[in-house]
Amino acid sequence: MDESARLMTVLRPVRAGNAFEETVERLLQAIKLGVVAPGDKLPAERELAVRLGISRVTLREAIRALSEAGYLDVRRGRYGGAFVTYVPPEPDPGDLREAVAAMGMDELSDALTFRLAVECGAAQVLAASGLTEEKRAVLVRRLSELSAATQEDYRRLDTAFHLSIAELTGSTLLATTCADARSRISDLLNAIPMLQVNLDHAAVQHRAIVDAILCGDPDAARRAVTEHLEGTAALLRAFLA
Amino acid sequence: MDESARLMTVLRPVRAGNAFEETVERLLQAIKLGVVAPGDKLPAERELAVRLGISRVTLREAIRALSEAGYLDVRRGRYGGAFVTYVPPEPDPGDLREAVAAMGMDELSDALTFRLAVECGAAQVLAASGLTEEKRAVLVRRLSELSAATQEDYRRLDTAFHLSIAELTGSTLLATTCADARSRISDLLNAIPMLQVNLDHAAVQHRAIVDAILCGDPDAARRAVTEHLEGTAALLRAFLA
DNA sequence: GTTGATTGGGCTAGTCTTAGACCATTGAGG
DNA sequence: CCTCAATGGTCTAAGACTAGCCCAATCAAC
Repeated sequence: MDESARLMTVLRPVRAGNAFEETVERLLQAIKLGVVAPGDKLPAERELAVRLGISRVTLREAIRALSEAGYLDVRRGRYGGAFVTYVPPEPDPGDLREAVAAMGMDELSDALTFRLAVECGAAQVLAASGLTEEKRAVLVRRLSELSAATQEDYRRLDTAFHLSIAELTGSTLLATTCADARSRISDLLNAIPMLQVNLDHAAVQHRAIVDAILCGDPDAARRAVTEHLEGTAALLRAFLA
Repeated sequence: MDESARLMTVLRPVRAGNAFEETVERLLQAIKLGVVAPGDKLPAERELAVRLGISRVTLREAIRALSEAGYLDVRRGRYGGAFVTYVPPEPDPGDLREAVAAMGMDELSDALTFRLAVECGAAQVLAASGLTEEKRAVLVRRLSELSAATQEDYRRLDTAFHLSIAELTGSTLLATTCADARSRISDLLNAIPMLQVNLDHAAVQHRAIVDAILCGDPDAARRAVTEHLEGTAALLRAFLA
C-alpha cells in the first residue's frame, strides 16, 4: 500500500527453504497436479537432477522423503524408477477444514485472489490471440476428455484443462505461474466433495470458457473464468460453514 | 501443449542460480523498479540479510558486486549504508535494440504476454472488489503523483502506479508477480524515448484504468489495461523497426 | 543362462553458504 | 572534545550442496 509495503514485497526471502525442501515441494507439485499420473514414474534420477538444477544427492534425499511419506515407490534396476503411488484422498469436508486451518485465512484468500487473477489473465490473453487450428483442437480435446472423465480421473483432467489455457498462450512464465497458483490450493480442491450438481455446473462453465476463447471474446472469457472460479470459492466457503 | 510440455513446466530448475546471483538480481530489481529511490539507502546489512533469508557474507558479496558496477555507494559508520547511485540511463533506441537482442525474441514475447496477463488480472480483480475509501484514495493519489511527475521521476512513479493496482488487491502473491513481470522488461521500458505524444496517451490511459476500477467495472478495467500495455508493446516494436 | 544397458545406491573431495563473534569507522549529541 | 550507538569490514568453524566416480540390482534380448 505505502512505500514500505513495496519494500516488503521486493525484499522478501530469496529462497523459500533449502534445496532439499524446495525439491520436495516441486516433486509434490508434479504429483499432486497429476503431471506424473499415478503408476507413472518420474524421469531417471540423473536426468531429473539436471532438469531441476540440483545434485543427485539432494534429489535422492527428496525422493526418499516422498517415498517414506508414501507418495512414491522406488524400484531399482533397468525399467526401475520412482513410481507415483499417490492417489488423491477421498473428498472430505473434515480434511477441508483441517487444510484451511493449516493454511490460515489470509494465505487462503491470497491464494484464491492470485489464482483468479492469473487464470483470468491467461484466458483473456488466449482469447485475444489468433488461435491456430491446432491450438483450438487441443482446447477442445481437453474439454472433451474432461467431460468423459471418471470420478478418479476428474481432478487430474480438470487441472490439465485449466493449465492448458495458460500453456496455449505460449508464455512459459504464465504457464508456470498458473501451475503454481493451482498447486497452492490443490489440497483444498481435492477435499471438496464432488456432487453431481456441481460437476454439471462446472461442465457448463468449462464449456462457456472454451466457447468464449474460440470466439475470440476476451471479456466473455474473463467473465466465464471468473464465474467458474468464484463458484469453486463459494463451494469452499459452503463446506467450511 | 502436450503432456511432456507440462513436465517441462513443472520440473524446471528449482533455483535460478546460486545465492549470490539470486541476491544480486533481487537487489537490482529493488533498484531498477525504484523501490529504493536514487539517494536512498538499502536497509542495514544485518536486517537485510534476515529479510532476504541469506547470510550476511553472501549479501555483502552481492552488495560489493553492485557497488563495483556503479549501482550503489557504500559508506561506513553510523548513518552509513548502501546508497543507491543508479539513475536510469537516458532513453536510447540503440540501447533498446541491444537489450532486446540480449533478451531474445522468445523471451521478450513471453515477458510481454506474462505482464499483460497478470496486470489485466490484477486490475480486473481490484475493480471487482469492494474498494474502501482509503484504497480509492491511494489509487487516485498515485495517479495524480504520476501526472505531476518530472521527466526524471516519471518511470519510478509509473512503476509505483502500476504496482499499486496489484498491491491494493491485498494479494501478496499477485503483487510480487506483477513486480517480477515488470522488472523483466524494465530495461526495455527505460530505453524507450519519452515523446510528449506518448506521455499524453499514457496519461489518458492511466486515467481510464483508474476510472474503470473506481466504477467497479472489471471488463472496462481489463480493456483499459490491455490498451495501455499494448500501446507500450507497439512503441517497443516501433523503435525496434 | 548370459549379456549388456539402464537404473537406483553410495562414497569422497571440494566448494558454497551460514551463524556468530569481533574489529573499524563514522558522526550526532552531550 | 569525548562518548557511544549504529553501521560496514573481517575472520572462523560448521554445515549444506555439488560433481564425479564406482557399485549393485534388474530385466529384455539373445
